[in-house]
Amino acid sequence: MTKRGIKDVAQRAGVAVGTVSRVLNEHPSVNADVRARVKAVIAELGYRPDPFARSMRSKVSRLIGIVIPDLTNPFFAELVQCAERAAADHSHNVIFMSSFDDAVKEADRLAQLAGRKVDGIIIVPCNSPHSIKAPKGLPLITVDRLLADHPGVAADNRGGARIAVDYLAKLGHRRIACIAGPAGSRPAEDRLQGYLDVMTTLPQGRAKIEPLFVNAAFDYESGRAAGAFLLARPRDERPTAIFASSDQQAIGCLRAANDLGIPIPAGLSVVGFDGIPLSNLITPRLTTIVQPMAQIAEAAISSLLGRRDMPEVGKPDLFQCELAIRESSAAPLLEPTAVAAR
Amino acid sequence: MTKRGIKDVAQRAGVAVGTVSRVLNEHPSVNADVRARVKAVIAELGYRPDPFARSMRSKVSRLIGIVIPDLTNPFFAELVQCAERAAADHSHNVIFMSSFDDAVKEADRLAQLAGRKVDGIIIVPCNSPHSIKAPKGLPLITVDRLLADHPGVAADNRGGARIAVDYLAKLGHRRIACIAGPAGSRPAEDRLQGYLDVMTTLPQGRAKIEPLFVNAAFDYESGRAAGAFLLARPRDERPTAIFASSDQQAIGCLRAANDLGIPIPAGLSVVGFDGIPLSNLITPRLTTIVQPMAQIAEAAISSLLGRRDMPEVGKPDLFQCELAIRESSAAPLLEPTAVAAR
DNA sequence: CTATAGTTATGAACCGTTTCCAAATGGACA
DNA sequence: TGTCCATTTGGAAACGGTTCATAACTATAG
Repeated sequence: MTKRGIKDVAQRAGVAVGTVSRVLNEHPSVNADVRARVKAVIAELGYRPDPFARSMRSKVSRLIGIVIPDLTNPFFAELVQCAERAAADHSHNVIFMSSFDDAVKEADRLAQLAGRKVDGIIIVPCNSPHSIKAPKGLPLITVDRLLADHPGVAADNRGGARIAVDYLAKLGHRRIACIAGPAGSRPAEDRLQGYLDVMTTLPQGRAKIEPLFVNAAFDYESGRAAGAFLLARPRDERPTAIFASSDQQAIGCLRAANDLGIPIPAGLSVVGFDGIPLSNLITPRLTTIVQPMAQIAEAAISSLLGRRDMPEVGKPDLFQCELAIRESSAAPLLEPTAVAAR
Repeated sequence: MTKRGIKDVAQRAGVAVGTVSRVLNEHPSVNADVRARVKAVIAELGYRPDPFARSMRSKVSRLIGIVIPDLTNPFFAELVQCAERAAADHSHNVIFMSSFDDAVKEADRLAQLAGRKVDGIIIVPCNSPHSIKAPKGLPLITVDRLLADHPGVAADNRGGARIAVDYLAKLGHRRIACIAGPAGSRPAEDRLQGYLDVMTTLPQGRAKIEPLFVNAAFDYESGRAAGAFLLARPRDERPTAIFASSDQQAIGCLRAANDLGIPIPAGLSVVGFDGIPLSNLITPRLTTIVQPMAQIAEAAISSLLGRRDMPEVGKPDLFQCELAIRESSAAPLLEPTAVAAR
């Protein structure tokens, strides 16, 4: 089996290389039967155009770069997986890179991707306040952690949080606390804002309604600590429901409740955020706000490829979240006072 | 800033393009001072060779493909992250692909990577029994889930399991059960074998020592169910220690113990396998066998790149695991009989 | 001093496509 | 019949590097 090039195809089909090239690229100006003949030969020879030769001339690499802070964060892992699938749908491949949440490494990765001449870059910027310099002429879009000076696409964090807290309120909860994310994180702040939105508009009943939140990192252990803190108060002041800003926090919070002997969901409702796979595997299965990751990834990819308008800078595309009601939430028990009155 | 090519560098340095090329590729036959001068010009101009032009002629892409079944499995996520880092150390980039544990998709991904002319492929094959056809001439190495007909690199699963069970035995445990992985999975079987190795060589004391294991998928919920099963027996027959074949199983098992009111580690020791990040974040922090993921990834990459001998087919390179003693394990309480005799 | 070998540098050919311009063909129309 | 477009095809130039045969120069040996 000798190596086959476009020339072999052309010769065997009795046409010029240019014609074969046009067939390859679905160029309209080629006769139907010629096109068919060439395609037949291509199939027969099992010919595959060399992507390097192709990219060199055409300046299109069919490659998308994706840079994320840390793949061991299940949320980002899911994002990468969705992005790869979306890219594949547009017959692109994905070059993956990790920034380890380090602005210097991040800049380096970006430069590498530019050197690779990728067709676009998806980036979840690292947390340190910094500006990323997009290699100019190269479409770049931020995901999840939005930056003010770059186009972005993300979940509607504020709206999602509202849905969660609204749901808890409708269930009858009034003492709803919030484990907020780390200060300075854009998604964290949006989610907290959503929580506050609902809490401040809840009709004041007999019991005073006041927001109660505590900042914590997004991880499991921070969630546990925050949960322990919130639950360490007298029975009649203790929250009956907790909205956590990440599933990992929520899972940690579940553990904290468990340690205190508080039954879930009878004694405490917990709602998470993100919808990572783990949230549906634990016991009790976690009620959570699931981000439409597939949609987000698809939007990012098609924006980069120009098959969809790029979101305006400063006006990111937001995607609606959905509430997944599972086992960690329920209506609150009767108030202790009510019980006593019986 | 006009686009700069190798010609501009050559001209500015007063040498021929061929010379610049040789400097670029660290070819020995170029004088030290010429080399220095050229390098200076390269730096000055910020020149970056076009990877496509380069690859087209040289047939080297500096690209590594990696195909894994599912990125939402934290173990694979860590693998991918390590592989990317290792590849970067050899100035290669990584094209990531997910097979969704589907043999058909897997074959397609492999073909795509071959088309991309990557320099090598790392693959964690999907579980269904099938043979993967490596595009010939393209180095391919399996990781973790080894295949009989391809070179592979993995953790020493059997040895790692031995370390875990040995540790539990030395702690004084005798009724040590095992949550084995799914039947048919190579790593699962090796770990089970390691467990059996130790159990069958333990000196028989007063109490009869007999292996006890149950198969379960590697995930959290399966581990919980398996744990519940193993712990649902009379107090004096119940295992005092459980070795799980994955951290996810172990974490599920922790939950099962918790549901039964069994304190950890006082009433039950649990040891996991893998060393995923989550294992160190939960409460209690999980004692586990950690796989040297960075080493494994590095070995895979450098084998692919020919900087290290490719493992022989049928004789995979195995890497020593390490025991991370944390909070989920301790010596067993006195036997109930002993307590009664007091 | 010449022959021989060894080291560096040169520059043209080449890699496998895409792209562009020119040429061929065919039909409509005057 | 001759002109003028529109459509389709051919063929060569480009893309930006690497590689290789060759030349130029040095050093060593005879």
